[in-house]
Amino acid sequence: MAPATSPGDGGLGRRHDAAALMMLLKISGPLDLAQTLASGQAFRWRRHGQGFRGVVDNVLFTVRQAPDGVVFESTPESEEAAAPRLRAYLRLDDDLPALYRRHHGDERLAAAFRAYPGLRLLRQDPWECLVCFVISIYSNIVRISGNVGELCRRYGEPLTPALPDAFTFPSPARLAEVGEAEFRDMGLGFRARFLSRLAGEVLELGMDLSALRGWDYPRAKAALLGLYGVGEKVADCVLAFSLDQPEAFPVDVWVRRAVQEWYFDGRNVTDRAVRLWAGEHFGRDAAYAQQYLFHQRRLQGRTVKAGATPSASLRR
DNA sequence: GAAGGGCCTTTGAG
DNA sequence: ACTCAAAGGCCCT
Repeated sequence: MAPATSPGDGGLGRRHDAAALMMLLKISGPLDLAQTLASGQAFRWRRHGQGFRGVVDNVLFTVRQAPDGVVFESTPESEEAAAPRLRAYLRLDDDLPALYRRHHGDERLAAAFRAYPGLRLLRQDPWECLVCFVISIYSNIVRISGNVGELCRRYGEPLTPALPDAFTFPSPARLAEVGEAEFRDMGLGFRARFLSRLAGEVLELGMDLSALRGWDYPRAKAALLGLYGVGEKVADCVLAFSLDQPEAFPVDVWVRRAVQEWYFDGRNVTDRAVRLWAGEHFGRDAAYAQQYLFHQRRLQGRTVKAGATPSASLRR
């Protein structure tokens, strides 16, 4: 166990004794930390003891769920200073009960609400989010997580001397100087060209992705679609998971399945049609609706079990 | 606008 | 062991 005080604290002037520094972030509404951090929005959280460990804005967090909130530890930033950062990241001010009430009449969505109460959207760093979802193209979770981790290990900076295991997320400038071949060598495949050109474009344009947070949805999306390697799905992921755009509705294979099976009677529908339908049907709750439908459908498995139609299996 | 081919590599079902 | 789809799409035609 860590001593009460540590002489070898890397000159940080503070202890690394987890138990003593744990702080409680109290919350009022529902939160399911595990479902939220493992719902495919973010790729840098790892299980750690009873909870998770991850980096947010270059601060290392260890978090776990408690009855009345989130117990966390942060470094190198103090818990006092990091608390609002974590609160913002977890979007704890979103009123989920109000969201649930607005759609209680939607059987499918309501079922997902009941299955995963407290599942929240995140407010990630937009550059990190953008890179992660470009890397995610036609890939799988295990591989994506590995790729992102390797990217930080290679091109990020150690967070503190005391933590040689945690890294910052590499900037556009840093990634722009790497080159496609090296990305390819590290296993990014055809995404290597996307990432290489993307970093170069963001750097050249001097693009401030955070600024898109205040833009209206169509304009913000158009700005992202102008970047090489960024299509409709990736753009909507970034808008929903990092830029607070409530109308974004990322359509991936899971969401398409969910919508086709649950709302279109199994008929094939184009992605574009799904997006338009979602805009009409969910409006400014589209991003949250997508997250719940995605989560519900993905955890259900690739194919619907024979003998039980998706509608029958979910009807109460 | 819609549709189809090609794309790197890894994962996991069979 | 080994094969072979499928994998949280995008670009180009």
